[in-house]
Amino acid sequence: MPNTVINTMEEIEEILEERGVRPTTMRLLIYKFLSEKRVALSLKDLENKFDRSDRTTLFRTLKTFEDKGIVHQIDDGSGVNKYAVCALECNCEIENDLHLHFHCNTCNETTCLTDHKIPQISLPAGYSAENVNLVVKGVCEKCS
Amino acid sequence: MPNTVINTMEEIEEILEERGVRPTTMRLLIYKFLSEKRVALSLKDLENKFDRSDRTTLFRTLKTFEDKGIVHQIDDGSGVNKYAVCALECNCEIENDLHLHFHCNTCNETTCLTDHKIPQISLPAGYSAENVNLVVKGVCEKCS
DNA sequence: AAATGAGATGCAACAGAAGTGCATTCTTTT
DNA sequence: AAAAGAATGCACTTCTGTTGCATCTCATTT
Ligand SMILES: [Mn+2]
Ligand SMILES: [Mn+2]
Ligand SMILES: [Zn+2]
Ligand SMILES: [Zn+2]
Repeated sequence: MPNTVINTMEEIEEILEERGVRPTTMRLLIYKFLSEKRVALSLKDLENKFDRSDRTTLFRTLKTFEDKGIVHQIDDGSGVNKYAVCALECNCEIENDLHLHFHCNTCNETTCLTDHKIPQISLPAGYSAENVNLVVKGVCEKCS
Repeated sequence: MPNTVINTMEEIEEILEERGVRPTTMRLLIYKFLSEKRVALSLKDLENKFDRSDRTTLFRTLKTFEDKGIVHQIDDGSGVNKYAVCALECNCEIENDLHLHFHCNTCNETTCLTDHKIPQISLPAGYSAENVNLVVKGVCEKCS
């Protein structure tokens, strides 16, 4: 049950414009690539895919996407940042949108478990939460 | 209410030996420093403290401590690994010992909330968990 | 006590990821 | 067409983590 969504280029163009991001060719391709993968991707993954484009462009595209709420960054503990497209309703808000991420120790892939919201966390007095990152490591469905 | 524990050098020596780590002078000092701080420390923090010792030694000491279950590594999303001493009973096992970590966006300090265990996480069929990392970001008691 | 050997430390160098300044190219607006 | 603004490409830098190898320290054996 991959949560892969195939968007037409026209749809992607709309998504980017809605978020105030100019839909250049590279950006459309990058978004398409990200959205077709069911796992989170690193800058290196983009470099491998788009070897004719410069690292910096790919890097800044990810940053732009992140700033505009088009993708979210995932720190899965591997030491490299990964990115995955946000769901349409996602605003990366702590109240409703935070899901957990699963990192497989076998295939090293990181998956968004968008249906698995992070449970309510209680904190000591005086602490206030702005963001929560929950990464479960283990063996994924495919590798078990 | 800092969970700071002051150990004598003799006590620290025992702790290291129990775990099969030879209690050299540097190791004793490093353990002491770690255990007196209520926040997780990075390699850089150790470098600043022990400027007469080599980076590599500090690095390898942390690795050794981690391997032997003397400290646990914390990935707080800041991009640098941090370390904190384990509680005595801690074996870093998923069943009983996993606590959440709090990263303050103001002072950039990361705290072990050892009393706040990570709640039970449900996973989709086919996924098995070996480890869980839960980091809450926000404003800490001190900064609020 | 001297020799031995394992482990710890220090130095140097490297690898990978992230980030920045600036020149160039492309796109949109006037 | 000209000008302005944004995106891209190239080079270079910084930061963190990591490893190889020589040297030193210390406990044990002879
Ligand atoms: Mn996700
Ligand atoms: Mn901790
Ligand atoms: Zn897997
Ligand atoms: Zn703080």
